This record gives sequence, structure tokens and C-alpha cells, in this order.
Amino acid sequence: MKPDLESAPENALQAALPKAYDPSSIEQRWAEYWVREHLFDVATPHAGARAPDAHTQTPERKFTQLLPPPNVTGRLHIGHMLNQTEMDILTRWHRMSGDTTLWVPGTDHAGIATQMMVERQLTAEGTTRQALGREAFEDRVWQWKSLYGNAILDQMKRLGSTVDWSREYFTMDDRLSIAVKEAFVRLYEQGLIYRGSYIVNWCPGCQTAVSDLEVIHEDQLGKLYEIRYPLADGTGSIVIATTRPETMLGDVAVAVNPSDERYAGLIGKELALPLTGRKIPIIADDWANPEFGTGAVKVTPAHDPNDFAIGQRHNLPNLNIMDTTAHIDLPGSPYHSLDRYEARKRILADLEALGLLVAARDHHNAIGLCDRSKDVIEPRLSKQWFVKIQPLADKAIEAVDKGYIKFTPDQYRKTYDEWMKNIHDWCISRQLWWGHRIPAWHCADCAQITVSRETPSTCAHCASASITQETDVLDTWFSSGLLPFTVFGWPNSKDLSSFRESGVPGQLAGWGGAAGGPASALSIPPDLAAFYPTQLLVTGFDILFFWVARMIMLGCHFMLDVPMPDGSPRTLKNAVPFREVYIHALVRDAERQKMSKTKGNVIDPIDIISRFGTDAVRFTLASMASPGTDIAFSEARTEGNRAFANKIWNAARFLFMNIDRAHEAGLDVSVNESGKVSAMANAPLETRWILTRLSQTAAEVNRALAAYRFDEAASAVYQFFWGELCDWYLEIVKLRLNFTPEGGETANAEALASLHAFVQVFDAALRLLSPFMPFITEEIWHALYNNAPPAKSIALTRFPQAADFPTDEPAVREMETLQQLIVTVRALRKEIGVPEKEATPIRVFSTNAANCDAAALARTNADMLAKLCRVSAVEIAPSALTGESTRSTPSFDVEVVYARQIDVPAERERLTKDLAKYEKGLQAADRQLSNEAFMAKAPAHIVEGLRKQSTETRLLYDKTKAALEALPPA
RNA sequence: AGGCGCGUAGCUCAGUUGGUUAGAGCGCUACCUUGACACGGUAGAGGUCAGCGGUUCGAAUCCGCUCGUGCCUACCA
Repeated sequence: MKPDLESAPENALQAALPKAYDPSSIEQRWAEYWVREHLFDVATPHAGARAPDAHTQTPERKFTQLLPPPNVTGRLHIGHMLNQTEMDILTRWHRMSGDTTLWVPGTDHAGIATQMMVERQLTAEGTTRQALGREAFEDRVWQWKSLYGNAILDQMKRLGSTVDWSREYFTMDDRLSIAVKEAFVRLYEQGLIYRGSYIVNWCPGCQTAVSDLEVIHEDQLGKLYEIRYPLADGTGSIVIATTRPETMLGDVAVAVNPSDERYAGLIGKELALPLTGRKIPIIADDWANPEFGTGAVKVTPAHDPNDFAIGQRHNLPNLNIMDTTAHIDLPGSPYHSLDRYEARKRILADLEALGLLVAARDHHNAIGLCDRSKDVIEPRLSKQWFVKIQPLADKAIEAVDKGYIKFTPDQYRKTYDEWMKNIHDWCISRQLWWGHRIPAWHCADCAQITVSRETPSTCAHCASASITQETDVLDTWFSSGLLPFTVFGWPNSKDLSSFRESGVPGQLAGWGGAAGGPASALSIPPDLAAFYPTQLLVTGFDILFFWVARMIMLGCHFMLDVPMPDGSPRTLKNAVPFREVYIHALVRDAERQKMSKTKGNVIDPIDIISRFGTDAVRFTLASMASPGTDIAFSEARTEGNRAFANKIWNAARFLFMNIDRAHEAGLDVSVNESGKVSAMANAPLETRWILTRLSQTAAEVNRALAAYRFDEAASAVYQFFWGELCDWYLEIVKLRLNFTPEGGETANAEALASLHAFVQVFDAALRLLSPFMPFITEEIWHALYNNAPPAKSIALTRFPQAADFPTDEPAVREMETLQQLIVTVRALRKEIGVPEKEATPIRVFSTNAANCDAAALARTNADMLAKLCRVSAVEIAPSALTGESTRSTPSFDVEVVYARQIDVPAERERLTKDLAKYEKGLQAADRQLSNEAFMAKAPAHIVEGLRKQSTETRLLYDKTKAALEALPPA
């Protein structure tokens, strides 16, 4: 049954057949077609449109993944493209291999980033969010989102990614907001979320707390100041060391190590804090490091995390001296309202004047910057919400330790483990207006907190009606950490119908969890039952902790409570959000620099695509995506792959040209739609050879993709298509395709058989290439089926398997021998300077009567040999050494002879050089063969190989020497 | 301060459990506009595998050290 393809774009190959491939003329059309036809929506059954046996939907074989949601504020960068290329290659490969394949796209609301974006707009308009008010501001952000929020997804559509657009989500969608609230409330009820005053990373620019991960450390050369603090009783002093003298205004103690004998007598005494005269104690605490600075450290609990800990241990007060903008907040003090760095200068100057500044030494230390705004982070004491992380981390560690989640490359397992074991509680509150508002209400009367799924009208503790909702919103990563299950309808199914009109995916019927099954009785969302856990997460290591680790923790935590589709309890093994994580490299610029806007070295994928075509860029990224190392993006390589696309295009033109010729000769050319090729015992050598190579290439590509070796898969298809199909097979087929309208029937029948084989091979090659280069293969494939293909897209056909093609090992060996012979003849032509246009005859001599396969092959394929070598005739003769130019190759015993005068000095030079090479090789081989230890310990096949090599090299050496001696004297 | 990685042809990179003469793309040289393709064809040149030492019959591959380089994590003021 042919699908209705009226909606398919017009085919450029059918129209003009331009010589050069122009990606822009076709890519846009197919990108739109794929989206418009919903070809990759899982809810859209399309099994009937596939090749008969290619796609029996097997529920056990599913392939599900989530697109790491880009920020709505984002623009597509090359890293996204690498990520999507890899995901799409895998998705297409799995889909074509018969798996139920779902790839869910979406965008992230990106709290800080988006709020900053809109605030900049407001600034330009001369207003502020504070002037607008919270609600109006939120409306404004939604407005912005509806206008610009799809930009990145629109860009993504050009990449050809086969995502299910019907499932597209936004992390602030109602259904996801409900889920976020549910998750928060449950964690709170379980005692895993708490609120408290702690030192957090405060960004004075963004005016919010940020998590540890959002602080980037930068090494800076600063100063370590030594300041003298006098004793209150005037009997002496102590010198402390600090990098931040301005915080001394908030000092509440000075700590020394209890074991530090220098200060033993001072512990318990009081100091008069310089500049203020406030009295503070000297305390003993292990934190003070006798080796560092002076061994005495000032304690400022409100402005330093360590000092905060000391303060807790010693019951010291917290003295907050700074406001949220990092200005000194001490009304009445001369430093009041000074910026922190201005205050530092003034304080140092004042201390100097008092003679209390003892020293200022150069000092390297890491300074914390805000990931978003690059402001220097100010540790600040404030009330925040935290997730008690240890219980979650324990399960997450176990899940990976037990192998329920596999990391590729494996080294990241260690990184993950290391981080997970040293994890701190997660600060999840943000003082922003854009995000999931924390579902907690503060009571004005009893000061208690009511956490609730629904908006409460009264306080749960004292029933007071004076309650107000928490103003903080949640860290963006809190909601994205829940995605693996929230996108599939967690917590329950009742919200499902509201966001997915299409309902339960058709081909999943009968799968546990489908409507009517046991799962629905337990009200497990059908999608959750069907798709959780996902198979794979593909992402960069930059969000390993931000996102991957959080998904694992939250997935293991929440999904353990959700029964399996059959109603049985879920184990950790099935609670994990994904079975595998593939971490890819970072894309850098050609100079290996990390791309950044400020450096101006950002590679715009859209620009690259419009210059080289999406297929070429995809292929480049895939072929450079070897694990472990970063990718230095190479335009030169992209150019090379554009040439590859052009090569494919022209090979197709050649095929179509011959199909046309066959038609003109009144012959019919059909395509076998099964995707498999049956045995061809009587087929010509090149057909048997290329089918075997096709089988081997399919095996290699399948193997490489299963191991995430995109580079190896890409190079296998590249080498096969260009190096074998085009360079050899096609050149030989050329000789067979002699369609002659008036010619004999037999000749035409033979030509047609070759053409049929060619079509089958080409069809398979296109399918093999399509995950990597979906656009050009789609275009050619439709043309190949004369725009009436067996499926709506090549992406819905069968991916070539090794067993789909008949193999013939002897044919491969024969072909290789023939190739070697041909290369030898060509090289010889060149070396003895036969002009390109001159077609002289050659003679091929067998030098070894007992083993003359090559000579026999040359005889059988004399015609082919002559054409491919551009010689007029090939004559097979018994062995004979003549004074003419001769050449032989090591792997078979033939000699190729050209009857031609040669350039004697040039020939002598070449032979001398060769002789030296053979001699060296011979010596090396003989040295090993006479090494007793080697002979005793080396495996047999190695020794055997070396012997063979030695024998062959000896032969070459002798021949070359003889030839050299036979040359006329200079 | 800990941890991870990298150093192979002029450039960008492959090189699987150690094994016969270390590969690819781009670039380079020579010749070729042969009816698929000059975004092409054919044939070439080009490498002491960062250095030193060790294990081994045998090392680009395993181990140690040195040098160079990139990154991640980190609450020593």
C-alpha cells in the first residue's frame, strides 16, 4: 500500500538534476514536511506505512529519551547541535531498527536568565519590575515567552531532529506546575525540605540566593592582610589574618587553635575590635589553622560560611553588616552605605593610620562569581529553603553503584560518585519573580508555615486568616530535575487528558499501563507506565551535577512510590530516570577555545548550516564525536563533508541517468521494497563484492552506534560510500550499463541485472546513511521510488542489518586482489611516465605457476582491468623477465610489464630507494625470527605472519635487485 | 588543595583486550576538464607516536617520573 504523498515536497532530482548539490533547496522542504506530517509523533500510528517486516512494533523494545530542554531565552549554539545530532542519529537508528521510539522535546523557563532578559527590556523602557508589581511582571514575562520563547525550537526544526512535537512541554506549563507543587509538598511532608537561616551564596546583582553549583570559582591575586587587634585590657594584642578586612565590622570573636601554644594564654580574654571598640572574645576552635597566616582568625558568622559554623559551635551572635546590594548597613557608622570594596579601602586606610595594619601580603585565592551575572558572590546569612539531600543522594549513589544507570564514558561514574558523596544540602529558594512559586504560606499571627497543594484560606496551625504566600520561587533545576516522570503525567492520570488530546498512543495498546489495564486501575499515568524509565540521556558534562544528578536523585526518590505497570512494587532498578547516560564533549572553536559571547568566537550553527548544509554539519559533528575529548569545530572538515553530500548527490544522478537510459531502451526498472537483497550466486564479481561489503558495513555501523561511537559509524559509512561504492563499484558498473535501444536482448538483460543490483545497493546505502544525513537521503530516496515510496519517509524504513545481504568472502578476496593489481598498473604508468592519454598495452605475467590467482583474475577481468587502468589491452603470458619496466606487488605473484622506454636515471633512483626499504624490512624480520625468545613465546599466527612477510620481502628484494642490475649503465 | 583528561603527519583527529609495514579528513606535490561529481579522478610525499626510564619475545598501547596543556571539584581565613 502506497501512502498518500501528495503533501510531499516536489523533488529536485526529478526536475533539473543540477550538477552541484544545493542543500538549501531541499532541506527546508523536508524539515517542514517531517513536522507537518507528524511522522515522529508516537501517538500517530504509522506501522502500516512501513516495509512489511521492518517494523513489527515490539513493546519490549522501546527507545525513549528526553531532549535536555534549552532555556527559552536561548539561541541555538553548536553544542545544542552536537547534542541533537547524536540524539537524532540514535533515535533514527532505533526507529529504523524496529523499536518504539519516543523523543520528547521542551523548553525550560530558566528563572534568572529569563527574568534578567525581561528586566533589561523594562530598563530600556525606563521602568522596573518593582514599578510594575509582581503580577504585571509575570504577565510581561509570559508575553515575552509567547513572542520569543519558540525561537530556539524553531531553529531546532532545521536540524532535522525527529522529536515528537505533539508532546512538547514548557517547564511552567500548568500540568508541570502541579507536579512541581506535588513534589515540593511531598518532600516537605517527608521532612526532606526545611527552611532556615543559613549562609548562602548571595548574588548582589541578581538579588537572589544561588546554589553552590551556580558559583564559579576564579583564581585571583589578592592580598592577605594582617591586622592587630588590641586586648581590651590593654595588656597586649593579637594579629589576625584576613582577605576581607571590611567584614571585621561584623566580627564577633577571634579564634585560635587550642593546640597553638603561641596563643594559649590568650584564650578567653577580650579584644577591643578596632574602629568600633566593640568587645569580642578570643575563643579556641580547631578550624583555626596554625600554619596559615598568623594562626588567628577573625570570626564573622554572618559573612562567611566557616565563621558561621564556628558561631554555631560557640553560640556566638550573628552580626549582619551588609545589605542585599553588598553595601555596609550600619547606620551611624562612618562606613554606612559604602560599597564593600570602597569600605575595604577606607577601613584599611583607617587601620593604617592607627598603626594596626601589620602587613599586606600577596595572596592567591579563588573568588566566587555568579554564574549568571559574574558579580562577586557575597556569602550572606538569610532565610532560605533547602532540600535535605543525603537521603536522596544515598539512593542515587546506590543506583549507579549497582549498575542500574550506566555512564558512557565510564569515567564520569567516578566524577558523579565523588560529587554525590560530598554533597551539601541544596538551596532551592530564589528571590525571583519568575519561576514556580513555593507553595508555602506564612502566618502573621503564629508565625508558622503552612505548606499545601491547594491555596489555603487559613493557617493550618492557628486557623488565622492572615496568611501570605512565600514570595520565593524554586530553583529552575528543581522542576527540570523532575522531568523524566512529570513529562509522562506524574503524579496522576487525571491531568493527562487536559494536555494530550490524542490520548494513549495507539501502538502501545496491550502494553502494561495502557487504558483499561491494571496500571490504570492504580491510576498510573499510561505514558508513565509505558515510557518510564527512559533508555538514555544524552548531554554534556557541564550539566552533570545541575541536571543529571538531580534527575537521578529525584527520580529514585519519587518513582519508588509508583507501582510497576503490572501493579507490583517498583524496585530501585526501575525507579531510575534513565538506564544510560551518554556524556558528550564540549564543542570548542578551531583554536580549542571555549566559545563565549564576550570572546566573540561563538560559532553560529545556523550560519554554518546555511553555508554547508545541515547534513554536512551533522556528519561533521558525528564524525568528530569521539568520547573523552572536546571537539574543536573544523570548518575544513565540514567542507569535506559538504563534498561528501555532493558525492552522494552525483552518484544518485548517475544512477538516475542509467535508469532513464534503461527506460529509453524499453526496459522496466523496479525497486525491491523489502530492503533485503537475496543471494546472487551468478552475479558479477563486483556485485557479490559490494553486497558483502554492504553487509560488513551494516554490521560495523550497528556495532558502533550501539557503543555510541558516532565517529566510527560515520567513518564506516563514509568509507563505504565514497571509497568503495563510488570509487570502485560504480566505476565497474559503468562498464556494464550499456543500454542499446537496438542492441541484443542478452546485452540489455545483463545491463538491466547490473542496474537492478545497483539500485538495491544504492537503496541500502541511502538507508545506512539516513540517520547521519537525513535530508539528502530523504530527497534521493523519494526520487528513487519515483515519488511513490513504500513509506512516508526513509526514516520509517528498515535500517540495514548484516544479514540483509548475501555475503561472499572469496569475492572480497578476489576483488581486493584485482584492486591491488589495478593500483599497481596505475602506479607503474605514473612512475614510468606514460602520458594519461596514451593507452598502451600491458602484459601481466604470472611469476608463480603454482599460485597464479592474480593472473587468472586478470585474464577473466581483462576488460575491466584495461578500462580501469586506461590501457589498451591486457595480455596474460607466462612468466618472463625482460628489460622492460616491470613491477610486482607483495601479496600475489604477478608481474606487470609495460613495453616502453623508461627514464633510466629516474628508474635507478626509484629502485635504489625501494631496495633500501626492502632491505631494512628484511633485516627487522630476520632479527626477530632469529630471536629464540620471540620464537618461543610469540603466538603462532604472529610468527607465521612474520615468516610470510620475510619471504615476500625477500622476493621483492631479489627482483628489485635484479631489475636494478639489468638497467643499462649510466 | 584534590580529581580527571590530553600531547600521534603541516592542521583537526582515530588507533578497540600490547602483535606483521601506525590510519582518516583537510592541506601539500604531480598528472588528468575521461558523458555522476573539479564540492571531482589518479598517483604520491609527509610521523623517532612530547621526553626519559621500566615491564615484555614484542609498547603509540601497560607502569613510573619529567615537561607542556585543558578541564572539573573545593567553605583555609
